[in-house]
Amino acid sequence: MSRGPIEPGSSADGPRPAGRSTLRDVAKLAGVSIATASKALNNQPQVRAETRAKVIQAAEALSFSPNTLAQGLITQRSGTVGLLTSDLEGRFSIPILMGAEDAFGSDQTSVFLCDARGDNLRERHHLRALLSRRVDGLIVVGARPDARPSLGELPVPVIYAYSPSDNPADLSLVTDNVGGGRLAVDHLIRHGRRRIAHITGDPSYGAAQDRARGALDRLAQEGLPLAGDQVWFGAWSEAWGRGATRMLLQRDPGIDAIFAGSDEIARGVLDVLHQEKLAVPAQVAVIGFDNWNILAVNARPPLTTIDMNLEELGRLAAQRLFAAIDGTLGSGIETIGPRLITRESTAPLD
Amino acid sequence: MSRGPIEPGSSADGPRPAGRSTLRDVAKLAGVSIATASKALNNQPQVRAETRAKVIQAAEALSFSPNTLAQGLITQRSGTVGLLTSDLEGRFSIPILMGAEDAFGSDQTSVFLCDARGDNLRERHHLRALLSRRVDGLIVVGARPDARPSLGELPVPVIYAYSPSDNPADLSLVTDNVGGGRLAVDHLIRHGRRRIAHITGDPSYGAAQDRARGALDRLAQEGLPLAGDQVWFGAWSEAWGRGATRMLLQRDPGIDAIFAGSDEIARGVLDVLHQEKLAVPAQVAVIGFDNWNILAVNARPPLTTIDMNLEELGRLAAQRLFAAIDGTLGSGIETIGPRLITRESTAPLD
DNA sequence: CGGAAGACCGAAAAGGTTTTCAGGAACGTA
DNA sequence: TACGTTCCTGAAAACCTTTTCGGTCTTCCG
Repeated sequence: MSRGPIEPGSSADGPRPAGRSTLRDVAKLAGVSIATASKALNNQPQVRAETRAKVIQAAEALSFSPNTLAQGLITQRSGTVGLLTSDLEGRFSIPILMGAEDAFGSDQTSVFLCDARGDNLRERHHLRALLSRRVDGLIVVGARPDARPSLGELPVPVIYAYSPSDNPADLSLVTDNVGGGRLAVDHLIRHGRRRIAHITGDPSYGAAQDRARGALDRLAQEGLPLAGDQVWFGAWSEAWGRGATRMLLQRDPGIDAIFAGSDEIARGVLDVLHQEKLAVPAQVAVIGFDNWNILAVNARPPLTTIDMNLEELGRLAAQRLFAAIDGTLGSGIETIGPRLITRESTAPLD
Repeated sequence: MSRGPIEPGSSADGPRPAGRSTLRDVAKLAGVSIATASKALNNQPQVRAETRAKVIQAAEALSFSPNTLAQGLITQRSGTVGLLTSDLEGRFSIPILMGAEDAFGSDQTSVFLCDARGDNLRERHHLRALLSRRVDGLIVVGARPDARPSLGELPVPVIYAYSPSDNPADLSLVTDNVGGGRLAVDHLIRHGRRRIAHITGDPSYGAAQDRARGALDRLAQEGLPLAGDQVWFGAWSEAWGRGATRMLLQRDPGIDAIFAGSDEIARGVLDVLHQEKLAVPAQVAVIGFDNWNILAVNARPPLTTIDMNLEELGRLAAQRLFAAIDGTLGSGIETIGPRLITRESTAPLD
């Protein structure tokens, strides 16, 4: 590893590792001024084609790459954004992050990733650091889909993704859980199911409430009752999926479909249905929520599920942020529509 | 959102959003020179306590935060590192990332996250961008635990994590898969199991080979044969876990333990064992690999498994990088020991 | 041939900070 | 009083790039 100071003048030591020559070196090698070198490399018009070629050649010979820090200092734009998440290990931040990374072409914008781990203090800390780094904008991804405290007035635009800000003056992008619930039940109804039950997670989650609401909406629209007499709220775990399914079957053995509030729960549901020798999807259809691949694809049978389009959400957040950086930022809550992923756990009844 | 140019001079407009006042403003308000202000805020000794207090107070009044870009320009150190991963959605990058984030206190160092998605071109691209941003170092996380091409000579230190570099002159940090295999079998043996089989994933993965080797080692040491007559290589999926278990039970119905090469496979194994009414762990113990929480904890029964200590690996990578930034970098391959996570799927035989 | 227009190029300022070095004030000593 | 110390403070250079603006050179027209 050749590190340490390298004399910029000594150009006779062969191809050196990229990244440490300056514009001055390039200019000197090309026999022009620094100003001209800059203009040549940035496709400014006031430079002769021949001169430009000389400069470009010199830049390549030195494998010059401009110092983004210095550029940022002048242009007052760092070309970076901060992504402040609260649960990195959670499966929600990651797709959003990927979408965002995707939307900022890597040429223009790089992403600082910061995980606050749900600690408020750590969040303030990260925020300070990011502002100090002069990020051009911020995307805040919460840990759960309920409102979170606003960061308040900042010198850069902020977009809240997944968890909306509690301040309606901020711009938040969230998934449409009501729509997702509706979509799930709609799918079951279209495939001939009539006795549909709903098992879901922690009732303190807005998402659980919303999905249930969407499901009930769609049932009501069709004039169908909810099978099992109630929404089975509990926990976001396979164990609860198993437990609830057992209780549900006791209460109402004749169900022909179960809408699970998450893929985890759906796995538990499937487990008990197998045990009870109820064929899926022939006798009972099962639909999950989240499209968490590892769970949904590996299920037996593979799980039909609702995908919240988190990547799309990330992409959109990036776009909105980009637009806001040199325009003005909107406000309010924008929702992203969910998407049905059809696999084998639901199928038309004969 | 109040954005756009804010006059730095106009200080009478109340508490303004943090982040846009400069050292000059602070100096002016405190009635000292820029140089003195800088020294006061950086705890340089050559400034009177009284003056320092004045400066600090002024800085707080303006909610001054130093421009890191400018600092980096001078100190030749940006306080950033790049984390170049190849599979963000993969479960391996994330814990490593968290460990790294953890080790760099957020005060000092921020992390640029870049996902190349297995595309070589995109990787070069990201690399250019990161060098242009003058990152102080680089951590490269591969997609699978086999050797990957070195990035070559770069002007900053590089650490390869998870996937070692193919150039022994680079420093690579990897998990000890042989040790993991040995640890798994050791655990089973200690708990009285004698007829131990091994079902694992894609044989083209070095990790699969290594884990198998570790397992066989430990068996040989004990003078035990491998139950099932062979290592069952296949795919890293539940489906293969199920299929292999069925074949295995046909070949050798008397096994009392199965070591699965991943938690995914282990889930498949458990599934079939239930179906065949073989009690876990009473009749057959099952141990997985990866400690992928969502799979291991939710399993029935919860899965004993091997944790590769990826967070620790990330932390260590960060430490090594940090040390390398102003020292010189080591080389070769360093391994991180795995850790046994005991849950209910293994238990002593009576 | 004189002059104007146009095409290129370079000097210099700016961006915000750190650091060096020289100067000034206060103080003690001869 | 004159001088040497010790402490503080401030001017200025440096980091690397972009951009403005003035200057030089060529070319073309009258």
